[in-house]
Amino acid sequence: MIVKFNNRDPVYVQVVRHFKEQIARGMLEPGQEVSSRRELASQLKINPNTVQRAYKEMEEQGLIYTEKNSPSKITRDEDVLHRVREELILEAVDTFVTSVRSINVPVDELLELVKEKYDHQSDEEGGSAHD
Amino acid sequence: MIVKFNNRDPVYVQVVRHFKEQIARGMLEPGQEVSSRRELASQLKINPNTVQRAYKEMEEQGLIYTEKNSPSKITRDEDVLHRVREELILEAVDTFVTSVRSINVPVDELLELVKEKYDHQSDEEGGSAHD
DNA sequence: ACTAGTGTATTATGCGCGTAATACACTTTG
DNA sequence: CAAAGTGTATTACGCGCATAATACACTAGT
Repeated sequence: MIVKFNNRDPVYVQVVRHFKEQIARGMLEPGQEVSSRRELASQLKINPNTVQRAYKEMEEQGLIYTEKNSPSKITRDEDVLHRVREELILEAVDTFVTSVRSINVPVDELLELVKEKYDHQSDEEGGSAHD
Repeated sequence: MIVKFNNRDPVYVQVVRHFKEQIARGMLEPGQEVSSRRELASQLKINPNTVQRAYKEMEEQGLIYTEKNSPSKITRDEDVLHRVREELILEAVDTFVTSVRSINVPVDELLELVKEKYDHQSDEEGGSAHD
């Protein structure tokens, strides 16, 4: 797993975000085991407690579940999984629209820009990682 | 002047952002005086140094200029002013596309969502104030 | 049983950065 | 000249967050 960190947001938030994206893309299947706290911490070179915080957050949101002391797993509630995708999308749309609304941009021009950018930007990283 | 602050971003960044939006909307004319550091700080109930930091940032970006010790003014370089709008828009588009690209959303569905949200959301505040 | 692996919880520490508190230089005006 | 207004610079403070150090309960494998 590779997570590209920025400096603005807390690391544990970025970890949660990463998992949500993975879920949204269907890369994580229901019931699938996730890395242990210590292992993921080792991989990402961050503190185990930071991972724990991320996992705790995910558990509270029902994204993962933990039985006894076995490795945590992705929830089997497919509704939850599907909702993650919707939430990410709607959140992005909402942020975007709110952002451009304050500048009064014609919607047509906007859609054109989005479409062009969407097609043209294949794998460019960074861009406006706002940092 | 009214600025709605959120807790995530530094206040001085939000102040800069606010000025950029004003410029993008054509609310600020070339050569127009801006509030003094202390006055704006008083209005927004923030520290003068925070405003100073915002103004310093804006000056470095060529948005305002300061002669001697007279009040800072909006730049008379109209190219710069126009570019602000473009930058804000492109930045928003870029952030948005980058965000949804990592989830693999069909572009058609995306455009529809944006359009609908754009028309439907007249003056709703908050939404995804990401907080 | 012992070891090493899970998850979980608590408390303390350190640091970066945004903010705050001052001080300074200058100009204008009364 | 004094007072009040500019912009600017320097230093100090405080807080959020990541890190760190343990400790505990439990399980699986040897």
